[in-house]
Amino acid sequence: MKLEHILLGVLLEHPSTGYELKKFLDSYGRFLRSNTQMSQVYRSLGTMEKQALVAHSVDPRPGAQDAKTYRVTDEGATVFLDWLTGPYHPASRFQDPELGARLAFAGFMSAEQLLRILDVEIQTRQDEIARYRYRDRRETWAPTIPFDAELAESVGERMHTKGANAMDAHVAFLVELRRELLDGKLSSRSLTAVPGDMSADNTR
Amino acid sequence: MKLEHILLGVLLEHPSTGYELKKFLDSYGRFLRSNTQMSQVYRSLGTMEKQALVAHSVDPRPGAQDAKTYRVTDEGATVFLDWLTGPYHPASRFQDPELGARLAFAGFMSAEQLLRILDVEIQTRQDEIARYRYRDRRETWAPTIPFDAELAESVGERMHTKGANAMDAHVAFLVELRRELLDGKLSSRSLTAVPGDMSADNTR
DNA sequence: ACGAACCATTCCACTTGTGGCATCCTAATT
DNA sequence: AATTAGGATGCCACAAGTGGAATGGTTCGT
Repeated sequence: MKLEHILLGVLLEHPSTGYELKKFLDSYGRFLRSNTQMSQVYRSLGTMEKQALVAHSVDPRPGAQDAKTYRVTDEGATVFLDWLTGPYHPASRFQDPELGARLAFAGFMSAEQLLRILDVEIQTRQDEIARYRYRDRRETWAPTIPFDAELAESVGERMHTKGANAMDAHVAFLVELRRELLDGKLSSRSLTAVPGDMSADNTR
Repeated sequence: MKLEHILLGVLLEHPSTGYELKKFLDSYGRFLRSNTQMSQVYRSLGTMEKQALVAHSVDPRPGAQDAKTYRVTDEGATVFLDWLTGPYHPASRFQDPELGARLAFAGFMSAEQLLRILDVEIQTRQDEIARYRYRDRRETWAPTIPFDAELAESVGERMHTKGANAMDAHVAFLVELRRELLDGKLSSRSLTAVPGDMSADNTR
């Protein structure tokens, strides 16, 4: 998840100043990216301008410092769309923003492109469930410093259950979203061809 | 979440080679950190050794390349515990590994220390719910490139619901864990003093 | 006998992110 | 009158992560 892509996506929706982008990232965008620094936003904007992905116009604020309003160039739009609709590689942590960021910009995709992403994600996570759900979670070892084995086990046990539930909810959500997409419930621009089905069953 | 801390925690449980650490991060540790590179592990190990947080002994593999088994020094253990039990600052994304990593090493904490972390996290997320749950999620704007507003809205709506549910599940899990900790259900080493209660109610 | 997968380490150029600081102005609060 | 909060941009040194590739051995399946 590059900051660059988020910035491009937001700017495509609505030209903004660096300050506004930062505010967005701290409020609505807080689920797309953690703890973003001002300096990072401005530097990203600067390097993107050098690469001609964005351009700014000066927006004079009488009395106060001028604001620079950035908008995306054609080249920037191309770069953004290449990222958004290009090959999707799921992160190893399913909670990572890789998927969420793409879904946040679903409006720039076609139903087919969205479907491709969903399929990759669902397949990946179902494989993970099959591989890791019933693993051995801990061997015994000799801890070097004071260690409350009982506490570790209780917390570990609950964490595992929570993680498993979250993963199941994640997959169920995606399968449901996929279903609705295929049924044309998400948009009137429906799919041209309807591909095969994918099971929602991850229990065994 | 620094790789350093995860590595120290794992090594405190069980001295390992760089290769083994990488394997751990790719399997059991996959929920603590995404897509970790080999080079990153070895470099981390290298700099930690320079800072005397870890030390290695050579473990000859007849015929093949020697393996270096790393273990944590006293200083390394101090650094690890300072991080683990020091002030906890929640990330803006609740799905980020900051909390999970600490809980994964719960065995190195006292019940009081674990309680402090839980309290900070619960408070933070309840505040977030109060602040962001019923926000306006989208203004209308003029998109620069083709945009399926209908698809964006459907997906956005479902994402929001999913996010809200996940956040609620997260808080509920923590409140339950806290409850059990106070009731002494997690470890026989119980708390010395029992502090006030914290409500599990985030609906309004 | 071959390739694939696994064990094990290391280097390198590059890109990103962190955290803090400096500067200037306005508007509201105390 | 002074402080604080917010709007706005930018610079800097440094820390951390990315994404390979190179090297050289072993074991296992076909």
